[in-house]
Amino acid sequence: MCQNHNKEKFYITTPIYYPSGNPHIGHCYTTVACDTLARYKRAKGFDVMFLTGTDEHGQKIEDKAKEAGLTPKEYVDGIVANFEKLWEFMGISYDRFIRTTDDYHVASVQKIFRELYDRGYIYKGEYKGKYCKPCESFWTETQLVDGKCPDCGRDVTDASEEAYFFKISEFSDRLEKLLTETDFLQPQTRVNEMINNFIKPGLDDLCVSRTSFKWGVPVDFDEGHVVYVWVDALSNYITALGYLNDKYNDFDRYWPADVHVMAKEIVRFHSLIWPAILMALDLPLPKKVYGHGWINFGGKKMGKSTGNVVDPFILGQRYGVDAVRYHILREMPFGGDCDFSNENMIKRINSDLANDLGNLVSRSVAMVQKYFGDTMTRVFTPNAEQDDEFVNAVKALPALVEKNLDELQFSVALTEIFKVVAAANKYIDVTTPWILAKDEANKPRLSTVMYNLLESIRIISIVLTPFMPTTMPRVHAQLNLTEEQTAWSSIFEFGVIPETVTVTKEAPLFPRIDIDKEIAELDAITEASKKAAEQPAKPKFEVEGIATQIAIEDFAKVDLRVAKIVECEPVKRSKKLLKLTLDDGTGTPRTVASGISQWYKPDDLKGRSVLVVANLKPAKLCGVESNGMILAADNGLDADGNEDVKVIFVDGIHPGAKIH
RNA sequence: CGCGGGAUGGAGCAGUUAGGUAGCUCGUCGGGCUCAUAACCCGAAGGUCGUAGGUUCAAAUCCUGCUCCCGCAACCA
Repeated sequence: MCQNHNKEKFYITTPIYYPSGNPHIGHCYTTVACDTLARYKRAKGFDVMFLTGTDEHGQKIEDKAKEAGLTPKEYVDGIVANFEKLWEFMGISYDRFIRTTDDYHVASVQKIFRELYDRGYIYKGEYKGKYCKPCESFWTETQLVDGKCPDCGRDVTDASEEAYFFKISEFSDRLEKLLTETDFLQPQTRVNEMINNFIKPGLDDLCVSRTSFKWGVPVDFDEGHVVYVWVDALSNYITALGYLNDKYNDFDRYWPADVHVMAKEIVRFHSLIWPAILMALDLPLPKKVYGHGWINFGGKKMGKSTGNVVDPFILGQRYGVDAVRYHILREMPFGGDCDFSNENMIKRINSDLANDLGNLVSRSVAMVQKYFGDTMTRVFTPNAEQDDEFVNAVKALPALVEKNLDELQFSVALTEIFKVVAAANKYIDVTTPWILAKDEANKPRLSTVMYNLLESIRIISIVLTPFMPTTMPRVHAQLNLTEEQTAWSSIFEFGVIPETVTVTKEAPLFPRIDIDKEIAELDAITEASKKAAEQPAKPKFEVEGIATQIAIEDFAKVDLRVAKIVECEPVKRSKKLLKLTLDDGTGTPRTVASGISQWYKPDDLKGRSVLVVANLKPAKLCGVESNGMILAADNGLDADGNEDVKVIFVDGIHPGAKIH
């Protein structure tokens, strides 16, 4: 049995990341935040279980692997190695790393799926949709492109396939109570979104199996079905503890999780689906789900196409991992998004870490050395007017840090710590040690001032250790502190450093950065990687395979007509739709919605003649009834790697003319 | 009228729950200091708190309309 069992436990998780691409600064935020909390809890004496991992199944991985000419497993192995490398580089102290392709996880998921089925919460139903035979793929009505298979562009047929559904609807009331009557989901602002968007409209039973792809956990009692992401991925939080498997044996020890941390886009799955699954399994619910915001770039969401992906490796190598950790935790407010820029990061590193903190340590140690030699003995000589306010601020700090860390308010905790750093710098100014040093009679007072400074640095560096685990030990080394003197439990006492203390001066903790030079170099790097990324995305056009043959009667069913665009306007609240009013020769204006606003402005289209499928069943799109469809050609990718679409213009032909 | 968040000195943000002199960091300008990584400390300038109304003795804060931005959902016939 584990010796830690008399300690209080703390179980914290990141999401398991989807390795369809390499990790970026966004993954770093979640993981560094969890790591900081895990280190803090360990320092406080908790028996911590910190879990991270990767979610490796699904259609997208299958596709990406195919593109790369690899098996899915080979493909994810490569990416997952990069995640593990990054976490090692960033100093992430996870206790376990789970991969959904791990045998024990797969076996557990099969048992969980069966258990849910046996309990009657999963039932076999019909998944109605459109089927593309050549691709052997099912699509929902909404996934179709121009009514055709989004993969190959060929016709689809009405079909239904068997699928398993999870009765999430049964838990609607309990979920609503969980969200509205407890602080299960944080920050609170996310609750409204969940209630209004998902609970109120009514929860639909969830399709939890697929037959349309193979790369997943097979349903062991029904060949051809694989478990879809919900049950597979979310279960990781319990399978990693040994739930229904023999790999680990501490489910009873650590479950329920104390907090699941994640970015806001997956809050929905963790605050609705996951609790429902646990309710169905009759297991305790996690204590807290915390959805943090995003790191944006220039107000825009991070994305590869915008060329603003920041490489955490590069930043860490240039400025130090701890500086990067500090910056992202300091910038991200509780609940909100933050904006990342190289300039802000460097400014922050310079002002907070180099000027304020690093320089504080540097000048304090230097003064002790200069005025006392390496070893100083304090002769206690207080001066209430100068000391009290400062010492009290230092004494108040530990409680403030704990309170904010317990609430996952990383940036507030750091703000409080750096207020004390500023107070220490000010204390030096108020006490003017260099003047005291001029008169031997003031040595006792000088020793007291220096002692107070060293003691404040001791406490500051201990509370900063979870945030900056590599750098803070360097501070401790300069003060020659013992393990006991750097223990978390020691921060509640002011006066732990012995009366006689030896200091050892070292290189600056955080070297100042030449901001203009660095910005220029980072821009060059970004530019270069952007170019490299664009290389394969040159104008590209691939000829798709010709669809299966049809008879002439089939074609005759399609009534193609020439129509002139008389009016054209964007559709409100839609990103892609234009509303076109057409003269189709009948005398009655025809309204058509078309998803081409990315390529055409209304003025480009007015007065032009186009081809329209005149006998297409009407459909409502974003509140607009669309009667027909404009013909356009898919012109491959443009120079920026974006899809290019050209409408087929037939100017000069009478509206209403039939095409055959 | 789908849901939610946001608009505060040059930049980034807090303050809005419980109305009452608008605050922080960076930047700018002036001063001080010299222990320190040309760092640190003090002071100053700079804001019609998105807009139009309303409630109130009093509104950044409460109510209503509007504009713009972001995300979720929907959508690419």
